[in-house]
Amino acid sequence: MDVALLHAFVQVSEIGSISEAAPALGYSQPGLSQRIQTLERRLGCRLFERGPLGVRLTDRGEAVLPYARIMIGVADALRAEARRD
Amino acid sequence: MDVALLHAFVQVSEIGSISEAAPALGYSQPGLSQRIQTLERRLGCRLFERGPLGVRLTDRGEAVLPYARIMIGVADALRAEARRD
DNA sequence: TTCATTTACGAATAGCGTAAGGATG
DNA sequence: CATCCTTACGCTATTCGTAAATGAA
Repeated sequence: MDVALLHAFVQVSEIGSISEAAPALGYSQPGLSQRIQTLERRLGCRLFERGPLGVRLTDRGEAVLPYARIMIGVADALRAEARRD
Repeated sequence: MDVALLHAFVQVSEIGSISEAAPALGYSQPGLSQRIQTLERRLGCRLFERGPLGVRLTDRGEAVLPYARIMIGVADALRAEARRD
């Protein structure tokens, strides 16, 4: 479970579009699409419904989202703790 | 920030030995040693003091440990949420 | 010498970008 | 046909195990 994948997930869910989120995350559009697929494969469930106007969270995606946000927050705190003087 | 790395970190800290923790995690001993080094490099701090009788947490390692445990717990909850019916 | 970790190195794997493909309005 | 997302493919970087090296008691 890589926090970078969760970060991509959260960003895409907020923007509602892979192609739009990609540059914001520093990825190419297909690269980000692959990342989302990797996350879905690892979790064993579909997080987004795809459409020609972007993506939308599935119910499962909605359920997972808050946990992803918590993971990102704790990861930040962990890193901060590691670098404290 | 990969939760698998944190899992290795916690396990090694509990067992107090890389060589002993390795089989429990399904890794070779050098493989686990490399994993710990990878985590330390990514966090930018040393987590263990190495000795000829095993390893011991540094102060920084002690500080990071509870966050690692939280990460693992939240990751489990996230996965459970993803697979719920 | 024994038991611990690290380093070296080669093979397999994963990650990412470019280019092409498919689908929908 | 314009705009999404996906697939294909190649290259690079990461990962992990085996073997050799290092260090301390």
